[in-house]
Amino acid sequence: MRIGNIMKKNKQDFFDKVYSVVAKIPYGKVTTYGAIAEVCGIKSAARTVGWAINGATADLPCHRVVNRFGALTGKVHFGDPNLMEELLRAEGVEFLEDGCVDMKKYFWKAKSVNNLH
DNA sequence: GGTCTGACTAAAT
DNA sequence: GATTTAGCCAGAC
Repeated sequence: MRIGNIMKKNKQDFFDKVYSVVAKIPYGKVTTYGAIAEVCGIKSAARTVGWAINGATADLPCHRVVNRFGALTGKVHFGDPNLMEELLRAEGVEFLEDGCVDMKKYFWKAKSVNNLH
């Protein structure tokens, strides 16, 4: 039996997982699109993660999601280009000279969606 | 309803 | 080593 119904659900699950992971990013920490995608089961879907967050509710700390360099690529979507950085600074996140988050100190990697509290 | 685009990333050329 | 291609998903045109 080759099943054909299972696939359908995974897609929606991806978005759902993205929201779950982002919502659980610890205070003062940041993670990357790729990391989220990987936890959601599709490592290469980093792009889709960004898309998902784009349509996410304001409840999600999307300012804690940066690209793999720690650059605030999504800041333009916060209304004010400076808002994202200010939010992170307010949480104690430090920035490098390049304007990127200090990933060595503040990068947080989700283990798995199910294991998340 | 086919094509393009996007808050990305890695591999291939 | 810089540029291009490929992969992912959903929405806009």
